[in-house]
Amino acid sequence: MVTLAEVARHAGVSASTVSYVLSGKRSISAVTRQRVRDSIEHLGYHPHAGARALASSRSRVIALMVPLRTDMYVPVMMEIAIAVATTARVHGYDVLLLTGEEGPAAVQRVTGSGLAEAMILMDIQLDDERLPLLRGGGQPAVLVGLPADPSGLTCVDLDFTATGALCADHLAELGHRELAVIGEAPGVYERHTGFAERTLAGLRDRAARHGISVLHRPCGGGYGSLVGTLGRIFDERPGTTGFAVQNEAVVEPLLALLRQDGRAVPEDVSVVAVCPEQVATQASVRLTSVAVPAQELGRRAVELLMAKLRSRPGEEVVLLPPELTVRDSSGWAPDVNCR
Amino acid sequence: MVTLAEVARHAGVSASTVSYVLSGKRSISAVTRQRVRDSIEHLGYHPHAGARALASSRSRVIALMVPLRTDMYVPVMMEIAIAVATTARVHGYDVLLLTGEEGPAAVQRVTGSGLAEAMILMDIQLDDERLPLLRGGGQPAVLVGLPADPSGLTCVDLDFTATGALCADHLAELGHRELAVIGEAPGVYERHTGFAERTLAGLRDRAARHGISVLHRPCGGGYGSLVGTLGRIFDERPGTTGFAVQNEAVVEPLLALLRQDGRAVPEDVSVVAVCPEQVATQASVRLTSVAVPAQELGRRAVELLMAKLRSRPGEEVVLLPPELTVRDSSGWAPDVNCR
DNA sequence: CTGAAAGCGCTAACAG
DNA sequence: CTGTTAGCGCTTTCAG
Repeated sequence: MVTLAEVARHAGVSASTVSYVLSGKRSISAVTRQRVRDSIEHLGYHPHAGARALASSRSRVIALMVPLRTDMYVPVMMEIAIAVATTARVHGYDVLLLTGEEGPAAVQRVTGSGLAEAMILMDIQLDDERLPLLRGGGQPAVLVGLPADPSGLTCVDLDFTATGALCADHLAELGHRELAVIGEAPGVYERHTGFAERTLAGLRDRAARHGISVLHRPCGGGYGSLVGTLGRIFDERPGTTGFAVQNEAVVEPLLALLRQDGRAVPEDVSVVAVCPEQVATQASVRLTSVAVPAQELGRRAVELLMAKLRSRPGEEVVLLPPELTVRDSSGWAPDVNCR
Repeated sequence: MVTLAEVARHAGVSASTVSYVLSGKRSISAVTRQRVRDSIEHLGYHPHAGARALASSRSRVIALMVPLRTDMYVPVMMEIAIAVATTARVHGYDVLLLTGEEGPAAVQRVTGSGLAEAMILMDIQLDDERLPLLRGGGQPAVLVGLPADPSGLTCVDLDFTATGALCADHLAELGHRELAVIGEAPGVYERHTGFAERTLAGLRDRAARHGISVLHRPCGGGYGSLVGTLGRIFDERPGTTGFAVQNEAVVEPLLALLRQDGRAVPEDVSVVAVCPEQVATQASVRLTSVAVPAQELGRRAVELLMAKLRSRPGEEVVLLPPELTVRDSSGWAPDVNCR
C-alpha cells in the first residue's frame, strides 16, 4: 500500500506538505503542488480512510437507513437512496447502507463508532422509536419523512397534507361528490407511517369543506387484493365517481378492473394518483397525478445534512409543495353538464 | 468520546486486555472479562472504526455497487441490496453503497483507500469495464451476474441459460409451436447485460431442438411500449400461442392487453414469466413462472465474499438452478387435443 | 511557503 | 492469564 510518507519522499517534500496539497488548507507553491500531484499520480496513492478518520475525527461517510419492509413501493425508496448516494459523492462523502433491522441500536453503533458522521433516515413513523436518540442529538441527522413531533429534528418530505388537499380540490372542481381513497397496505397505516396518514387527513379535511364524501380503504399489493377492495367500495358507495390512489402497486390493476367493469376512465370515473411520474405516464391511461419527487427528496436530505455538518442549527422542516399534473384519467363527473 | 484506554482505566486493566475481551483472540478470566464488559456498558463505549481499521488493516466494510440506471426492474435490485446488507451484518460487516456512476474509478477509490475490504458488483455486462481491475485482483470481489469470461472471478447468478431452456421446454410440452419472447428494454440488450442474453440464448437453443419458432422483441417499460410490441408480434406471427416474458414492468399490461384482444389466458395463449414470486402471484392471472431468487443471490454473494476474505481461492461460478412453478397462465396449445 | 513532531484510538507482537 | 509497547497512516499544531 502506498502511504503519504512514500509520496512525500518521492516528491522530495515533507509529509505535511503532501497532506496540505490534498486538503488545500494552506497555500502551496505551484511548483511543489505539481510535483506532489505527479508523485501521487505516479505511485497511485490513495489516502487511507481509516487513518484519515482517526486523525481528523471525520469519516466522510454518512449512513442511510432504509426500511427492511417490502410492503411499500420500492422504486421510490431506491430512487431516494440513489439520489442520496450520488449527491453525497458530490460533497465528497460515501454512503453506508443500513437496514431498519437493527433498529435504534444501529444509530448508536454507527455514529458511536465514528463510522459515519451523520445519518439520513427513511420510512419515518409518526412516533418513531429512533427519534429520541436523535433529538438528544449527538449525531446530526435528517429524516426523509415527517414524524408527529418534529421538534429538535430536521426533516424533508413532500407536503402530503397539501397533496391530499390538492387531490380533493381537483376532483371537487370536476364535480365529483363521492370519493374513494385506495391507500397503501393496511400495515402501513397500522405502523402509523406519516405520509399515508397525512395524505388521507389532507384529503378528508378538504373534501369536508367541499361537502363531499370520502371512503378510505387500505389495499395490499396486487390484483387479488384490489378485486376485493374495489368490489366493497362500489357495494358500499355505488355512486363513487372519483378515486384517489396512493399505492403504485395497484394503479394498473385498478385501471384494468374499471375497464372490465365497463366503467370508462375518465368518462365514468376519474382517477388521481400519488406516484412517481414514470408510473403515471406509463400506465394504460396516462394518469392525472401528484408526483412523488424521490430524487429531489434524496438530494435535499443530503444538502440539509451537509449544512448541519458545518454548523449545527436547530430544527428545520422542509416540505416540498405538491404539484398536480392533469393527464387523461380525470374529467367531469358524469352528472355534470360541461358548463 | 469514550476510548479503550478509559475503559481500561475504569476496569482496572490494561488496554490490551480490553481489546482482547472485544476480539476474543486470547483467553481472559471470567471475572476480568465481566469487569471489562461492565465498564464498557457503563461508559457506553464504542470502538472507533477508523482506529480499528488503521491498526488492523481491516475495515469490516464491504462495498456494494448498484446500477444507476433505471430501465431494469428495481425491486429485484433492492431486494438483493437488502439481503446483502442483512447478511453482511450477520458476519459483522457493514455495507457501503456505491452507484455505478463513478464507474471503474470507484473500485479503485474504495478499496485503494481501505474504506472497504472487498466488493460486490451488480448489473454485470458481458464485457464489463470493471472486470480487468478485479481480475488483476488486489481486492476480493464477487459479481452478481455472469460476464462473458468469468476466468479469475467469483460470480453468483441464476442460471439464466437453463431458465430460458426451462421456459421453452414447458411451452413445447404443452404443444405450443410458435413462441414470442418479450424481453427487457432495448438498452439492456445494447449494453449486453448477461442475464438477458443468456435467457434468450437458452430459450432459442432449446426451442430449436424442439423444432419450434421463436420471435424475440425487447420492450420498454409500461403499457405504451407494449401496445406496439405486441401488435407487431401478432402481425408478424399471427399463430403465436406461447409467450415468455422477462420484463416485470409489462407483465400486467400484457395480461390486460391480451384480455382486451379477446385472447384468453391460458386457453388461447400461454404466458411464462421470469420474475420474482411476488409479481407472479399478484398478477391478475397467477403466472406460471421461473422465480428470480433475489434474496438468495444477495446472501450467497456475501457468503462467497466472506470465504474469499479468509482464504483467497481462485475463480468460482455459482449458478443457481432455476425452478419453474406452474400456475394459471399456461396450458395446452389451442390446437392440441388434451391427449 | 515548508518541516518536524505529537498524537488520533486501536491491534498485535513481545514479554512475563 | 495479563501488561507493555511499537506502530498503523494521517492531520495539525508549532516552529521557522
